Amino acid sequence: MVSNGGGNSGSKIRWGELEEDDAEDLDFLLPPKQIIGPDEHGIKKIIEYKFNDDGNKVKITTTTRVRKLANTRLSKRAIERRTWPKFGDAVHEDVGSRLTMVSTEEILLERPRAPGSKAEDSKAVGDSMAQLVKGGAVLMVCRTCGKKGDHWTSKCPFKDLAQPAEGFVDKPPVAEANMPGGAVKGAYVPPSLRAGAERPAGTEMRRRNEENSVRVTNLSEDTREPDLLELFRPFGPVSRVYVAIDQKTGDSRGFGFINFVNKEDAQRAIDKLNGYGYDNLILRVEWAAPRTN
DNA sequence: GATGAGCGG
Repeated sequence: MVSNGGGNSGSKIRWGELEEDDAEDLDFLLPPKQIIGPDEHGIKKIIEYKFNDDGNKVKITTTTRVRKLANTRLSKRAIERRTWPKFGDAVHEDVGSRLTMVSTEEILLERPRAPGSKAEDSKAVGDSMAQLVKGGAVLMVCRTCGKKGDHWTSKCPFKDLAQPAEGFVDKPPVAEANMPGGAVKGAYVPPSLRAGAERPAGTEMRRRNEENSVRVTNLSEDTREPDLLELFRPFGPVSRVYVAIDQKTGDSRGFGFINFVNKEDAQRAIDKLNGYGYDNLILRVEWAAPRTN
């Protein structure tokens, strides 16, 4: 069975457009439509050519008087302007057919950063911009240690040691003693942050766990993240897999990283998979050095 | 032989 799925492709004929198209096909044989006026008396002439039913060319002249709008008094200058010949793109336009014209002028837009320019430089600029004072307040304030203008929360030297500083969104608002049930008026507290919620010791509520990072090298070109996950998952919960990709070509750079939730699992994976034959290559699996920023 | 992108209040 053949179906064209309702699309416009294929040989499906749209009859509604056919007639129009046929008429247009012959138009180029005819002299262009001429519009004269309106003159100061409001007389407008339209001279156009058409093919009649017998296929003969006929000239049609239409003379109309343009009605003046009530309450409209045209100045002498305005009346005079209407007698001017059309110019520019408007010569092809009927009188009053369009109040605005589409400009075909090329306008070049300036981009703050042209593609291919040095990303390093602009990043450095961006970071220093973040430290700039806006309305008297320093923008970059670390939410972990509270230091201003030095580093972002994610780059805090204490991010793995300290609990977030007071007064930031990581902690629920302090309950007021006089509120029933210790609730803060109007403040929603997610279940995970409510009093008495399970918070296993040693578990940090970080956005991302960069701990227990394992590097795997000597991957074949076509190893992707799902493949790595499949390979490493049996050792325990994996929080992240990453395969380095060449930004230009999109090809794998032949190495990747796996983050384990538990250090022991990572160690077992290293022990088992280092030297393991995978896709006819010998994998190298070891602890990853901390990322250099 | 090789050590990741991106995200900002």
